[in-house]
Amino acid sequence: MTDKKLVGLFETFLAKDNLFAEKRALQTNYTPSVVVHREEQTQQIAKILAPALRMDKPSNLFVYGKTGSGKTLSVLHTLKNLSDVAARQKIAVKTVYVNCKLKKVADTEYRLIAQIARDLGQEIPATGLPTQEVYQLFTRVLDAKEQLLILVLDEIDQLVKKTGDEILYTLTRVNAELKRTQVALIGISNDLIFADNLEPRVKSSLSEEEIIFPPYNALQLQDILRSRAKVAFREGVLETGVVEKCAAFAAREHGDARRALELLRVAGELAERNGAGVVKMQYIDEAEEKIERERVFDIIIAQPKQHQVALHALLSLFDRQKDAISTGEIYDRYKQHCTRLGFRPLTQRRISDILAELDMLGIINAKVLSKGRYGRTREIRIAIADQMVVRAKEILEKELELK
DNA sequence: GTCAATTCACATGAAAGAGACCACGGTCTAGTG
DNA sequence: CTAGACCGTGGTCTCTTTCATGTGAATTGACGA
Repeated sequence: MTDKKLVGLFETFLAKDNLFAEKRALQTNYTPSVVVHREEQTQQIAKILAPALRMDKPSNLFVYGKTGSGKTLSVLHTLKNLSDVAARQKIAVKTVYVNCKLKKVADTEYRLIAQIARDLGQEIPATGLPTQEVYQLFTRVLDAKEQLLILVLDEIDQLVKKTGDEILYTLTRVNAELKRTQVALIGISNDLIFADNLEPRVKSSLSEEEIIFPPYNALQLQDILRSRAKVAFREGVLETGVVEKCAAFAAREHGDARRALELLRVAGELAERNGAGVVKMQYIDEAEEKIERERVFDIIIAQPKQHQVALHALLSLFDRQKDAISTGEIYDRYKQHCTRLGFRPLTQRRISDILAELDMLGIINAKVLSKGRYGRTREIRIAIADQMVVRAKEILEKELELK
Protein backbone atom coordinates (compact mmCIF):
# COMPACT_ATOMS: atom_id res chain seq x y z
CA MET A 1 0.00 0.00 0.00
CA THR A 2 1.55 3.28 -1.01
CA ASP A 3 0.82 6.52 0.68
CA LYS A 4 0.46 9.07 -2.07
CA LYS A 5 1.17 11.98 0.16
CA LEU A 6 4.42 10.49 1.37
CA VAL A 7 5.51 9.45 -2.06
CA GLY A 8 4.81 12.96 -3.21
CA LEU A 9 6.83 14.37 -0.36
CA PHE A 10 9.79 12.17 -1.15
CA GLU A 11 9.59 12.94 -4.82
CA THR A 12 9.51 16.66 -4.34
CA PHE A 13 12.39 16.23 -1.93
CA LEU A 14 14.40 14.56 -4.63
CA ALA A 15 13.34 17.01 -7.30
CA LYS A 16 14.24 20.00 -5.18
CA ASP A 17 17.64 21.47 -5.54
CA ASN A 18 19.83 20.32 -2.75
CA LEU A 19 21.59 23.15 -0.97
CA PHE A 20 24.40 20.96 0.20
CA ALA A 21 27.07 19.62 -2.06
CA GLU A 22 28.92 17.76 0.67
CA LYS A 23 27.47 18.23 4.08
CA ARG A 24 30.19 16.15 5.69
CA ALA A 25 32.52 19.12 5.45
CA LEU A 26 30.59 20.88 8.18
CA GLN A 27 30.53 17.98 10.56
CA THR A 28 32.82 17.88 13.53
CA ASN A 29 34.75 14.79 12.59
CA TYR A 30 35.62 16.04 9.14
CA THR A 31 39.29 16.62 8.50
CA PRO A 32 39.89 19.19 5.79
CA SER A 33 42.94 18.88 3.61
CA VAL A 34 44.12 22.34 4.53
CA VAL A 35 44.18 23.75 8.01
CA VAL A 36 43.33 27.42 7.88
CA HIS A 37 45.04 29.94 10.16
CA ARG A 38 47.10 27.40 12.00
CA GLU A 39 50.22 27.37 9.85
CA GLU A 40 52.43 28.54 12.65
CA GLN A 41 51.26 25.88 15.08
CA THR A 42 51.37 23.02 12.60
CA GLN A 43 54.90 24.07 11.66
CA GLN A 44 55.91 23.97 15.29
CA ILE A 45 54.36 20.59 15.83
CA ALA A 46 56.04 19.29 12.71
CA LYS A 47 59.44 20.53 13.84
CA ILE A 48 59.04 18.88 17.21
CA LEU A 49 57.93 15.58 15.73
CA ALA A 50 60.36 15.46 12.82
CA PRO A 51 63.07 13.51 14.69
CA ALA A 52 60.68 10.58 14.67
CA LEU A 53 61.55 10.06 11.04
CA ARG A 54 65.12 9.30 12.04
CA MET A 55 63.77 6.95 14.70
CA ASP A 56 64.79 9.33 17.46
CA LYS A 57 62.20 9.86 20.10
CA PRO A 58 60.72 13.34 19.69
CA SER A 59 60.13 15.46 22.77
CA ASN A 60 56.87 14.97 24.54
CA LEU A 61 54.49 17.72 23.61
CA PHE A 62 51.72 19.48 25.39
CA VAL A 63 49.07 21.38 23.48
CA TYR A 64 46.73 23.83 25.14
CA GLY A 65 43.80 25.79 23.84
CA LYS A 66 40.10 26.29 24.27
CA THR A 67 37.50 24.12 22.60
CA GLY A 68 37.23 24.65 18.89
CA SER A 69 40.58 26.34 18.53
CA GLY A 70 41.90 23.71 16.16
CA LYS A 71 44.19 21.75 18.48
CA THR A 72 43.08 18.26 17.61
CA LEU A 73 42.76 19.12 13.96
CA SER A 74 46.26 20.55 13.73
CA VAL A 75 47.84 17.66 15.58
CA LEU A 76 46.07 15.05 13.51
CA HIS A 77 46.80 16.91 10.32
CA THR A 78 50.49 17.04 11.11
CA LEU A 79 50.58 13.42 12.16
CA LYS A 80 48.87 12.32 9.00
CA ASN A 81 51.48 14.02 6.87
CA LEU A 82 54.20 12.60 9.03
CA SER A 83 52.94 9.05 8.70
CA ASP A 84 52.51 9.51 4.96
CA VAL A 85 56.17 10.34 4.66
CA ALA A 86 57.08 7.56 7.03
CA ALA A 87 55.08 5.05 5.03
CA ARG A 88 56.67 6.14 1.79
CA GLN A 89 60.16 5.87 3.25
CA LYS A 90 59.32 2.65 5.07
CA ILE A 91 60.01 4.08 8.49
CA ALA A 92 58.32 2.31 11.36
CA VAL A 93 56.45 5.20 12.89
CA LYS A 94 53.05 4.41 14.32
CA THR A 95 50.57 6.93 15.63
CA VAL A 96 47.72 6.28 17.98
CA TYR A 97 45.07 8.82 18.84
CA VAL A 98 42.87 8.38 21.89
CA ASN A 99 40.20 10.73 23.12
CA CYS A 100 40.22 10.38 26.88
CA LYS A 101 36.82 11.91 27.31
CA LEU A 102 34.89 9.24 25.48
CA LYS A 103 32.92 7.37 28.09
CA LYS A 104 33.32 3.62 28.09
CA VAL A 105 36.31 3.92 25.80
CA ALA A 106 39.21 5.61 27.44
CA ASP A 107 38.13 7.36 30.58
CA THR A 108 39.89 5.13 33.09
CA GLU A 109 43.39 3.75 33.41
CA TYR A 110 42.35 0.25 32.40
CA ARG A 111 40.34 1.41 29.44
CA LEU A 112 42.92 3.84 28.18
CA ILE A 113 45.70 1.27 28.13
CA ALA A 114 43.34 -1.33 26.70
CA GLN A 115 42.27 1.06 23.96
CA ILE A 116 45.83 1.87 22.97
CA ALA A 117 46.72 -1.80 22.96
CA ARG A 118 43.72 -2.51 20.75
CA ASP A 119 44.87 0.12 18.31
CA LEU A 120 48.15 -1.72 18.19
CA GLY A 121 46.31 -4.89 17.32
CA GLN A 122 46.01 -6.62 20.65
CA GLU A 123 42.62 -7.99 21.65
CA ILE A 124 41.69 -6.94 25.16
CA PRO A 125 38.37 -7.58 26.88
CA ALA A 126 36.38 -4.61 28.10
CA THR A 127 36.67 -5.72 31.68
CA GLY A 128 37.65 -8.66 33.80
CA LEU A 129 41.41 -8.50 33.69
CA PRO A 130 43.62 -7.01 36.36
CA THR A 131 45.03 -3.68 35.25
CA GLN A 132 48.54 -4.98 35.73
CA GLU A 133 47.91 -7.68 33.18
CA VAL A 134 46.62 -5.17 30.68
CA TYR A 135 49.84 -3.26 31.12
CA GLN A 136 51.81 -6.39 30.43
CA LEU A 137 49.84 -7.14 27.29
CA PHE A 138 50.30 -3.55 26.26
CA THR A 139 54.07 -3.49 26.67
CA ARG A 140 54.31 -6.84 24.94
CA VAL A 141 52.59 -5.68 21.73
CA LEU A 142 54.45 -2.46 21.91
CA ASP A 143 57.81 -4.09 22.11
CA ALA A 144 57.02 -6.80 19.60
CA LYS A 145 58.88 -4.99 16.85
CA GLU A 146 61.15 -2.05 16.51
CA GLN A 147 59.07 1.06 16.03
CA LEU A 148 58.37 4.54 17.23
CA LEU A 149 54.99 5.22 18.68
CA ILE A 150 53.47 8.68 18.83
CA LEU A 151 50.65 8.60 21.28
CA VAL A 152 48.09 11.40 21.25
CA LEU A 153 45.96 11.78 24.36
CA ASP A 154 43.16 14.19 23.64
CA GLU A 155 41.27 15.87 26.47
CA ILE A 156 43.90 14.63 28.82
CA ASP A 157 42.65 16.91 31.58
CA GLN A 158 39.46 14.88 31.81
CA LEU A 159 41.42 11.72 32.34
CA VAL A 160 43.60 13.17 35.05
CA LYS A 161 40.66 14.75 36.79
CA LYS A 162 39.00 11.38 37.01
CA THR A 163 41.85 9.04 37.70
CA GLY A 164 44.85 11.01 38.90
CA ASP A 165 48.17 11.54 37.21
CA GLU A 166 49.84 8.20 37.88
CA ILE A 167 48.93 6.92 34.44
CA LEU A 168 50.82 9.76 32.87
CA TYR A 169 53.78 9.04 35.01
CA THR A 170 53.71 5.41 33.99
CA LEU A 171 53.36 6.34 30.34
CA THR A 172 56.21 8.79 30.39
CA ARG A 173 58.33 6.15 32.03
CA VAL A 174 57.35 3.28 29.82
CA ASN A 175 60.34 3.85 27.55
CA ALA A 176 62.67 2.61 30.24
CA GLU A 177 61.00 -0.79 30.15
CA LEU A 178 60.92 -1.13 26.40
CA LYS A 179 63.84 -2.51 24.52
CA ARG A 180 62.94 -1.90 20.93
CA THR A 181 60.16 0.63 20.89
CA GLN A 182 60.11 4.27 21.86
CA VAL A 183 57.01 6.19 22.85
CA ALA A 184 56.46 9.91 22.47
CA LEU A 185 53.44 11.52 24.05
CA ILE A 186 51.30 14.37 22.85
CA GLY A 187 48.81 15.66 25.40
CA ILE A 188 45.96 17.89 24.34
CA SER A 189 44.06 19.87 26.92
CA ASN A 190 41.27 22.43 26.96
CA ASP A 191 42.18 23.48 30.42
CA LEU A 192 44.90 26.07 30.43
CA ILE A 193 45.88 25.73 34.05
CA PHE A 194 45.61 21.96 34.05
CA ALA A 195 49.33 21.27 34.07
CA ASP A 196 49.88 23.33 37.18
CA ASN A 197 48.05 20.74 39.22
CA LEU A 198 50.18 17.91 37.97
CA GLU A 199 52.88 16.34 40.02
CA PRO A 200 56.14 18.10 39.17
CA ARG A 201 57.89 15.00 37.86
CA VAL A 202 54.96 14.26 35.56
CA LYS A 203 54.72 17.82 34.44
CA SER A 204 58.36 18.18 33.54
CA SER A 205 58.52 14.99 31.54
CA LEU A 206 55.20 15.47 29.80
CA SER A 207 55.59 19.05 28.74
CA GLU A 208 59.07 19.06 27.34
CA GLU A 209 57.53 21.21 24.66
CA GLU A 210 54.40 23.32 24.84
CA ILE A 211 52.24 24.94 22.24
CA ILE A 212 49.37 27.25 22.99
CA PHE A 213 46.49 27.68 20.59
CA PRO A 214 44.89 31.11 20.88
CA PRO A 215 41.18 31.33 20.08
CA TYR A 216 40.24 32.34 16.57
CA ASN A 217 39.04 35.88 16.04
CA ALA A 218 36.00 36.73 13.96
CA LEU A 219 37.98 37.30 10.77
CA GLN A 220 39.78 33.99 11.04
CA LEU A 221 36.50 32.24 11.72
CA GLN A 222 35.12 33.78 8.55
CA ASP A 223 37.99 32.34 6.55
CA ILE A 224 37.48 28.94 8.09
CA LEU A 225 33.77 29.01 7.44
CA ARG A 226 34.28 30.14 3.87
CA SER A 227 36.76 27.42 3.10
CA ARG A 228 34.46 24.76 4.48
CA ALA A 229 31.34 26.26 3.01
CA LYS A 230 32.93 26.14 -0.41
CA VAL A 231 33.07 22.37 -0.12
CA ALA A 232 29.86 21.86 1.79
CA PHE A 233 27.39 24.06 -0.07
CA ARG A 234 26.64 24.48 -3.71
CA GLU A 235 27.56 27.72 -5.42
CA GLY A 236 25.66 30.79 -4.42
CA VAL A 237 23.23 29.32 -1.92
CA LEU A 238 24.58 31.38 0.96
CA GLU A 239 23.11 34.82 1.32
CA THR A 240 25.79 37.46 1.72
CA GLY A 241 26.51 38.13 5.34
CA VAL A 242 25.62 34.65 6.48
CA VAL A 243 29.19 33.58 6.99
CA GLU A 244 29.98 36.83 8.76
CA LYS A 245 27.08 36.40 11.08
CA CYS A 246 27.99 32.84 11.99
CA ALA A 247 31.54 33.94 12.66
CA ALA A 248 30.36 36.78 14.84
CA PHE A 249 28.17 34.48 16.88
CA ALA A 250 30.99 32.06 17.47
CA ALA A 251 33.57 34.74 18.12
CA ARG A 252 31.42 35.89 20.98
CA GLU A 253 31.78 32.40 22.44
CA HIS A 254 35.56 32.51 22.77
CA GLY A 255 36.16 31.81 19.09
CA ASP A 256 34.88 28.29 18.98
CA ALA A 257 35.14 27.16 15.38
CA ARG A 258 33.16 24.03 16.07
CA ARG A 259 30.20 26.14 17.14
CA ALA A 260 30.47 28.27 14.06
CA LEU A 261 30.46 25.25 11.76
CA GLU A 262 27.56 23.66 13.56
CA LEU A 263 25.60 26.86 13.31
CA LEU A 264 26.18 27.05 9.61
CA ARG A 265 25.25 23.44 9.09
CA VAL A 266 22.02 23.64 11.07
CA ALA A 267 21.08 26.87 9.35
CA GLY A 268 21.59 25.10 6.05
CA GLU A 269 19.45 22.18 7.15
CA LEU A 270 16.66 24.49 8.25
CA ALA A 271 16.74 26.34 4.98
CA GLU A 272 16.64 23.09 3.09
CA ARG A 273 13.77 21.71 5.10
CA ASN A 274 11.77 24.87 4.48
CA GLY A 275 12.37 24.54 0.81
CA ALA A 276 14.29 27.76 0.62
CA GLY A 277 16.72 28.05 -2.23
CA VAL A 278 19.07 30.20 -0.23
CA VAL A 279 20.37 30.13 3.31
CA LYS A 280 19.09 33.43 4.65
CA MET A 281 20.25 35.31 7.69
CA GLN A 282 17.13 34.53 9.67
CA TYR A 283 17.97 30.83 9.63
CA ILE A 284 21.05 31.49 11.68
CA ASP A 285 19.03 32.85 14.54
CA GLU A 286 16.68 29.92 14.27
CA ALA A 287 19.62 27.56 14.13
CA GLU A 288 21.12 28.99 17.25
CA GLU A 289 17.92 28.55 19.11
CA LYS A 290 17.45 25.05 17.78
CA ILE A 291 20.94 23.98 18.75
CA GLU A 292 20.47 25.27 22.25
CA ARG A 293 17.06 23.67 22.60
CA GLU A 294 18.25 20.31 21.41
CA ARG A 295 21.34 20.44 23.53
CA VAL A 296 19.27 20.97 26.65
CA PHE A 297 16.65 18.35 25.86
CA ASP A 298 19.24 15.80 24.85
CA ILE A 299 21.02 16.31 28.12
CA ILE A 300 17.81 15.97 30.09
CA ILE A 301 16.81 12.78 28.36
CA ALA A 302 20.24 11.29 28.79
CA GLN A 303 20.26 11.83 32.54
CA PRO A 304 19.86 8.87 34.89
CA LYS A 305 16.51 8.56 36.63
CA GLN A 306 17.61 9.99 39.94
CA HIS A 307 19.03 13.06 38.26
CA GLN A 308 15.77 13.50 36.44
CA VAL A 309 13.78 13.31 39.65
CA ALA A 310 16.06 15.90 41.21
CA LEU A 311 15.75 18.13 38.19
CA HIS A 312 12.01 17.82 38.13
CA ALA A 313 11.81 18.71 41.80
CA LEU A 314 13.94 21.73 41.04
CA LEU A 315 11.86 22.86 38.10
CA SER A 316 8.59 22.47 39.95
CA LEU A 317 9.91 24.59 42.80
CA PHE A 318 10.48 27.35 40.32
CA ASP A 319 6.79 27.55 39.50
CA ARG A 320 6.09 29.02 42.89
CA GLN A 321 8.97 31.38 43.36
CA LYS A 322 11.04 32.95 40.68
CA ASP A 323 14.12 33.81 42.69
CA ALA A 324 16.97 31.51 43.60
CA ILE A 325 16.45 28.41 45.69
CA SER A 326 18.73 26.47 48.00
CA THR A 327 19.94 22.91 48.13
CA GLY A 328 17.87 22.16 51.22
CA GLU A 329 14.60 23.23 49.61
CA ILE A 330 15.31 21.12 46.59
CA TYR A 331 16.19 18.15 48.71
CA ASP A 332 12.90 18.33 50.62
CA ARG A 333 10.91 18.54 47.43
CA TYR A 334 12.98 15.80 45.91
CA LYS A 335 12.21 13.48 48.81
CA GLN A 336 8.49 14.09 48.34
CA HIS A 337 8.82 13.23 44.68
CA CYS A 338 10.65 10.05 45.52
CA THR A 339 7.97 8.77 47.85
CA ARG A 340 5.35 9.62 45.26
CA LEU A 341 7.26 7.74 42.58
CA GLY A 342 8.26 4.88 44.81
CA PHE A 343 11.98 5.62 44.53
CA ARG A 344 14.36 5.26 47.39
CA PRO A 345 15.65 8.78 47.99
CA LEU A 346 19.37 9.41 47.83
CA THR A 347 21.22 11.21 50.56
CA GLN A 348 21.62 14.95 50.54
CA ARG A 349 25.31 14.47 49.96
CA ARG A 350 24.59 12.85 46.62
CA ILE A 351 21.96 15.40 45.62
CA SER A 352 24.52 18.07 46.30
CA ASP A 353 26.82 16.41 43.78
CA ILE A 354 24.03 15.94 41.29
CA LEU A 355 23.21 19.63 41.46
CA ALA A 356 26.85 20.39 40.85
CA GLU A 357 26.75 18.14 37.80
CA LEU A 358 23.65 19.83 36.45
CA ASP A 359 25.46 23.09 36.91
CA MET A 360 28.39 21.81 34.86
CA LEU A 361 26.01 20.79 32.12
CA GLY A 362 24.62 24.29 31.98
CA ILE A 363 21.05 23.36 32.87
CA ILE A 364 21.17 25.36 36.06
CA ASN A 365 23.31 28.13 37.47
CA ALA A 366 24.55 27.38 40.93
CA LYS A 367 26.60 29.69 43.05
CA VAL A 368 27.90 28.73 46.46
CA LEU A 369 26.92 31.52 48.76
CA SER A 370 27.40 32.11 52.45
CA LYS A 371 24.46 33.74 54.12
CA GLY A 372 26.09 34.34 57.43
CA ARG A 373 24.11 33.11 60.33
CA TYR A 374 21.76 31.43 57.91
CA GLY A 375 24.35 29.03 56.69
CA ARG A 376 25.97 28.33 53.41
CA THR A 377 24.35 26.83 50.38
CA ARG A 378 24.18 26.73 46.63
CA GLU A 379 22.00 29.44 45.26
CA ILE A 380 20.38 27.87 42.26
CA ARG A 381 18.74 29.44 39.25
CA ILE A 382 17.58 27.88 36.05
CA ALA A 383 19.85 28.53 33.12
CA ILE A 384 17.39 27.79 30.35
CA ALA A 385 14.79 30.02 28.79
CA ASP A 386 11.32 30.15 30.34
CA GLN A 387 9.43 28.67 27.43
CA MET A 388 11.87 25.76 27.45
CA VAL A 389 11.27 25.08 31.13
CA VAL A 390 7.68 24.09 30.48
CA ARG A 391 8.71 21.74 27.73
CA ALA A 392 11.51 20.35 29.86
CA LYS A 393 9.06 19.52 32.62
CA GLU A 394 6.83 17.72 30.17
CA ILE A 395 9.74 15.68 28.95
CA LEU A 396 10.74 14.80 32.47
CA GLU A 397 7.23 13.79 33.39
CA LYS A 398 7.08 11.53 30.40
CA GLU A 399 10.47 10.05 31.17
CA LEU A 400 9.50 9.39 34.76
CA GLU A 401 6.02 8.21 33.84
CA LEU A 402 4.72 10.76 36.26
CA LYS A 403 1.00 11.42 36.49
C1' DG B 1 30.89 51.37 68.14
C1' DT B 2 34.44 47.61 67.65
C1' DC B 3 36.08 43.10 67.57
C1' DA B 4 36.49 38.23 68.09
C1' DA B 5 33.80 34.15 68.81
C1' DT B 6 29.90 31.63 67.48
C1' DT B 7 26.76 29.53 64.45
C1' DC B 8 24.20 27.86 60.63
C1' DA B 9 23.46 25.04 56.49
C1' DC B 10 25.42 23.30 53.78
C1' DA B 11 29.96 22.35 50.64
C1' DT B 12 33.65 19.40 49.90
C1' DG B 13 36.78 15.22 50.54
C1' DA B 14 37.95 10.57 51.39
C1' DA B 15 36.97 6.00 51.92
C1' DA B 16 34.43 2.19 51.52
C1' DG B 17 30.25 -0.65 50.00
C1' DA B 18 26.87 -2.52 46.64
C1' DG B 19 25.88 -4.36 42.46
C1' DA B 20 26.63 -4.86 37.48
C1' DC B 21 29.61 -6.64 34.26
C1' DC B 22 33.33 -9.58 32.65
C1' DA B 23 37.49 -13.13 32.08
C1' DC B 24 39.47 -17.16 33.48
C1' DG B 25 39.98 -21.82 35.03
C1' DG B 26 37.93 -25.85 36.82
C1' DT B 27 34.12 -29.14 36.89
C1' DC B 28 30.12 -31.26 35.07
C1' DT B 29 27.30 -33.01 31.30
C1' DA B 30 25.75 -34.60 27.00
C1' DG B 31 26.93 -36.00 22.55
C1' DT B 32 30.03 -38.58 19.51
C1' DG B 33 32.81 -42.35 17.84
C1' DC C 1 37.04 -38.22 24.34
C1' DT C 2 35.57 -33.56 23.62
C1' DA C 3 32.82 -29.37 23.17
C1' DG C 4 29.96 -26.66 25.60
C1' DA C 5 27.29 -25.36 29.93
C1' DC C 6 27.88 -23.90 34.42
C1' DC C 7 30.06 -22.27 38.60
C1' DG C 8 33.23 -19.78 41.70
C1' DT C 9 36.79 -16.45 42.06
C1' DG C 10 38.72 -12.27 41.30
C1' DG C 11 38.98 -8.18 38.75
C1' DT C 12 37.02 -3.22 37.03
C1' DC C 13 33.64 0.45 37.14
C1' DT C 14 29.77 3.31 38.47
C1' DC C 15 26.84 5.04 41.73
C1' DT C 16 26.07 5.68 46.62
C1' DT C 17 26.53 6.01 51.49
C1' DT C 18 29.08 7.12 55.60
C1' DC C 19 32.03 9.74 58.13
C1' DA C 20 34.80 13.81 58.61
C1' DT C 21 36.21 18.23 57.86
C1' DG C 22 35.81 22.93 55.83
C1' DT C 23 33.65 27.55 54.96
C1' DG C 24 32.24 32.46 55.13
C1' DA C 25 29.54 36.09 56.73
C1' DA C 26 25.40 37.42 59.83
C1' DT C 27 24.81 37.44 64.59
C1' DT C 28 26.07 37.69 69.27
C1' DG C 29 28.06 39.31 73.27
C1' DA C 30 32.01 41.19 75.72
C1' DC C 31 34.63 45.18 75.95
C1' DG C 32 35.98 49.92 75.98
C1' DA C 33 35.03 54.87 74.78
